[in-house]
Amino acid sequence: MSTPRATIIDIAEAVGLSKSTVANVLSGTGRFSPATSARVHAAAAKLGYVTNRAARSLRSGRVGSYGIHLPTVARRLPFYTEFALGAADGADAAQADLTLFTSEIDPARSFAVDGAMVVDPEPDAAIVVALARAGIPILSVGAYHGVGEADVAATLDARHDALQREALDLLRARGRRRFVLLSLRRELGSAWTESTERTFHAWCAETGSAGEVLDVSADPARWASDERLAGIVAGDRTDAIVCAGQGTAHASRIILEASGIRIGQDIDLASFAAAPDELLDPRLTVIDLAPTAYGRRAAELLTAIIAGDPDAHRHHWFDGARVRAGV
Amino acid sequence: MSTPRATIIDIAEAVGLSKSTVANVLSGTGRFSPATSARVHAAAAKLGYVTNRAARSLRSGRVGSYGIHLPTVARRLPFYTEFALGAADGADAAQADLTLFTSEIDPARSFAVDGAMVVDPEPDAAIVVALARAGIPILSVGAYHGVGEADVAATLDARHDALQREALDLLRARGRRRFVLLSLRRELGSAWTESTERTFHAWCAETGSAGEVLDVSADPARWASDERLAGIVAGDRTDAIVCAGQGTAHASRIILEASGIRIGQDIDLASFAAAPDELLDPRLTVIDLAPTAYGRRAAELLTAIIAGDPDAHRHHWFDGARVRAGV
DNA sequence: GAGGGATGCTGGAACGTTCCAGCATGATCA
DNA sequence: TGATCATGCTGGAACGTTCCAGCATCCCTC
Repeated sequence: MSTPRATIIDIAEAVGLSKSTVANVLSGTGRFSPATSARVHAAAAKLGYVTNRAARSLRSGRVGSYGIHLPTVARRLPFYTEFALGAADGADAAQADLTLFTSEIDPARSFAVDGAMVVDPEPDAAIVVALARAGIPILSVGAYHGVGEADVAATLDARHDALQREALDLLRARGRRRFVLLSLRRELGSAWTESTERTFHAWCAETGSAGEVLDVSADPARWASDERLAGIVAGDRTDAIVCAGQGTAHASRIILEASGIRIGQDIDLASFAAAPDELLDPRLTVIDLAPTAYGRRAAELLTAIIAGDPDAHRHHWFDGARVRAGV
Repeated sequence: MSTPRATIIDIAEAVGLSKSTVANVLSGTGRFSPATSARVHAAAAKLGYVTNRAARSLRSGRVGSYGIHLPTVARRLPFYTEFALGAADGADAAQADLTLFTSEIDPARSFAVDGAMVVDPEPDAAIVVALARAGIPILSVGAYHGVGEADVAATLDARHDALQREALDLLRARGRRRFVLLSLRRELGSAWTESTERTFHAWCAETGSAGEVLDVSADPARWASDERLAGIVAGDRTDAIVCAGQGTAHASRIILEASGIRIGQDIDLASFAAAPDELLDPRLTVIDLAPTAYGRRAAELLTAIIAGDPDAHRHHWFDGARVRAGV
């Protein structure tokens, strides 16, 4: 059915050279004359030669592919999409593909990657255990805690604590005193979720603000029927709603406006991980996590880790995130 | 730096068997006793054995990974994200990973996949040429025209013509007669874009409706400053705006409402590739392309193609899409 | 108790590449 | 002129798996 692919041996026979020389030419290593190079490339083009990546990997130990794992429940949030596309660009710059790991992980699973990024991993994530077992270098985006923690080569994180405090300070400067944090704790049980709640409580205590946490869903379909928010607003328990989960601010805006509440006047709305839509609304106070640049940075860092750069094996900060005040 | 991984031979030595028997046990093929199986698995677990995918691929010819290519400009549309995640699930069901191909394609590039899906490919797409050259089975989602067309193993498509006519009929039944189609022709130069415009013109001619096409951008940031739409509305040239590009209806809604125009009353709004947000708005007439199921179906079809199923090598319809009337 | 089949296991070849030691040949230098 | 070195190329081993033909051994059957 499928025609057998041409190999370097076929090329070698065609031009009357040894496979070693052909290999040298095609990989650009070793020694060969310009004339030989031209003949080999011509023959390769004529025969439709394409490198067999499996053979290359087997011998060289390099695969040419990076893995990425996104949080199961929240994979659909624009943040992760943007992050993944940025990571794909970053991998591309290192001549590597990007492989998406599915949520189901067999612990004894094998991988065809040189390294992997795990984004906002839940504690004791199966993927981390499986990767560690397979000896794959791991970059954790956001802190990882649990089994295999020692096998994580490096961590990349945005300065969430500082960014969030900056955003909260802006709201306070606008006169807000009663804060409600909408968290995705149940659905996105990552270190980020925890630290966000911790920062929120600490900041509220320090500034003497009222702080309440509400656990909500990332799924907008559930939002439409979520009446707790309306209850809080109706009960006049808050003058600033802070949304941890991406897209939550957008959904909140719809609910609030439907109740005749004016954003930026009756109430302030903030997003700690702004979606594109949310960035476009100037009334919102937002943290733009710059997910595309973030993903690209992660891939670049992973490249350094794989290359064995000793400096790469530690904690890194991503400094591309920005806070913008609502008007 | 990295500890050498245990191989099948290490296990064989540990349990005093030949590598063939160990291989049989681990792959579940061939003949071996239950007792042997237990011993081998125990040793494998103890040594932390993980299959070397490169060696497996080299010998067996199977890679265990599917490739996916998304349209360069429109990658960020939720449709493609959902499609890719559905494809990842479908690949997972076939024990395969999903590899994201970047937009930049070197024509002589090699691939580490068993097959690939190209979604809404532009004519003469470099990726198709490269895949065909590498002998990779190709599934085109949406028609492909151009170089390498004959190398496309199969095509999967939704019944866009029927769906779009159904949606347009619904608008006509609501009394709409002057239609404007917002197209992404310049940015998404796929067969879908073309056929959508063709269907639109044909339907308008058949029903005696007025039909105008406007070429817009997929980027919501540009929408905010796009004044052509406002011009059309202000000029009273239309009573129904039909959006080809996903997300365009959402952006249109914002612009229209800002002008005080009531959706569903003053004007009807339709989306031919509804985004999640758009599905939630009951006033819109939408085609739900069910992208997740679509992507899953594509991966399943690719699995059949790779398995050599002769029935898979032809044109297929995806029947999961639905039209919903606005209220 | 001979024939035949199932069972459990084995050894080696093969997949296509990279890597390495090494071999002519010709140029360069003292 | 002999020693040294760079150049261009070569042959074989190695990577870890899968696949295949085949070899004892045991059990069943007539």
